[in-house]
Amino acid sequence: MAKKPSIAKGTRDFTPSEVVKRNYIFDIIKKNFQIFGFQPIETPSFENSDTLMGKYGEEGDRLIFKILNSGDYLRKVDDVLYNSKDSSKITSKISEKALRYDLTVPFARYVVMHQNEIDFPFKRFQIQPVWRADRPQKGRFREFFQCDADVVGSDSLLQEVEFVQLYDAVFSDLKLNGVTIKMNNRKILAGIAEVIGAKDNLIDFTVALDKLDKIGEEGVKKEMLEKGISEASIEKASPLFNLTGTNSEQLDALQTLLTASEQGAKGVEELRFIIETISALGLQTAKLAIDVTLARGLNYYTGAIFEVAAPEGVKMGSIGGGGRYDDLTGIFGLKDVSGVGISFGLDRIYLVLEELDLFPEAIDQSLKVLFMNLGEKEAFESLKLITILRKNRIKADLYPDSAKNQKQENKQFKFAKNKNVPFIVIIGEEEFKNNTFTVKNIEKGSQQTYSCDKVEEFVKEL
RNA sequence: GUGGUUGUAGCUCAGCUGGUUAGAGCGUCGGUUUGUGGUACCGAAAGUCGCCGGUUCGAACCCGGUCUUCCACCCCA
Repeated sequence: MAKKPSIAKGTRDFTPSEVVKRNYIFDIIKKNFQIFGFQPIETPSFENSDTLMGKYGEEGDRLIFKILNSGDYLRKVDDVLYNSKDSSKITSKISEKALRYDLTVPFARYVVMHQNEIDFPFKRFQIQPVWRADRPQKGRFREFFQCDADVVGSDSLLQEVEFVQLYDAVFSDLKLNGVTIKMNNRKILAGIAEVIGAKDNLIDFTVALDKLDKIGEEGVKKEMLEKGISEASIEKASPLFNLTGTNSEQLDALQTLLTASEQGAKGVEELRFIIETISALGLQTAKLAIDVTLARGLNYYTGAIFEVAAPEGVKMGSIGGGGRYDDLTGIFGLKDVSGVGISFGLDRIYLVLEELDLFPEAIDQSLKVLFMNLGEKEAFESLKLITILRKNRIKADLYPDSAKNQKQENKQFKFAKNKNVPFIVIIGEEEFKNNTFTVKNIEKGSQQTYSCDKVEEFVKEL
């Protein structure tokens, strides 16, 4: 035998049952994207490296899968560079393409390249795999799907409102009740940093703050100190650590804290508008909550920040996220196009639905009716009925091999059972003679015989 | 990228401080019951003990490397 095959770290095969369940999620997300007026686009799996590199920070660059140049790529590397062992410099010589890391940056590239054919504001959705050279963990893979919806070309905060509604609509359709849509605003974070005198440490400040629920107040303070934020600054920021109460109470507290910062005040105002509008419109099942500690790593966000947390009690990282980015297309030379978007983490949503047992019961039922095959002439009769059932859009099939004995007959029953087929149709000698067929309802264990002329009576039962 | 963890029949796992032919349950296959499965009985097949190397008279068990799994960092969907 050949060596046992294996698949690459962080990748998966999907079984028929898994694919069906994944498609169930995809379909609900896609349907809602369309209902909200988003249009689909697709972009290539790999991009030119310089489209991606430097867009996700230092950490991001490390996690981008690079594609080796074709041909004798080492010839372009001179001896000095080769001997320098400088990986990043050599990489840029031997690799000019990279696998897409997310869908947002390729979308920004798309917008810039197609700016003359796009009617703004442009609402697009995109459901495609992305790749990250991350170390896998539960719910973290090296290949996974993102389901993104973005709007570019509109500064209106109504877009943010709409995304909250979109999240609510999708998770409600998925019967995943109790998710929390957490919101924050980059301007608030910047305002806080400004007010406490840590303007130059904005990133460090937010990254540390983001860990509050994980490492606690003391841990956050310690990390901020290590990053060079002064004790006085941290002291000034301490009201943040205990920000509680309703959304509007938190907004009021923030407003007070940020009176001295024009930018911060703007952020509070924006967030207030979104919260109040949603509050007036109402949500189906999701909760909307302010979380000032929400920062998210992507440093291109400039306004609203979204993150969706799974219902309480489910141990899972965020199942969606997004935000507003004013300058994204600026990187590619198109100024003044504001964008805002959200993403659904399909693979994680799958794990959550599986854990909470929320997939529809009969979702992986590949067949509704299986016809036993008890002989050639009986099988031919079966095929006639199967044709009718299939025309009625009923998943029906015939067991292909005729049972020659009891054992083989049992095998057919077992086959049906393993496939979760709810109805078995038996046409044996008796039925063949009488021009009838017998239906066995597996769940109930009951049986009923129909005349072959009255298939519609059986169809009605399904 | 850092630290730890895991890897034994198709699946879930046993295998004590290294010692003769590596075990169980489930599943699979075969047999008994001669138009009905999921329950019962009998039997069988199936593993280079992740991979490579080392220590040893002898290694699934010890050591090193490597891959994989999961976890904590980092970061993130």
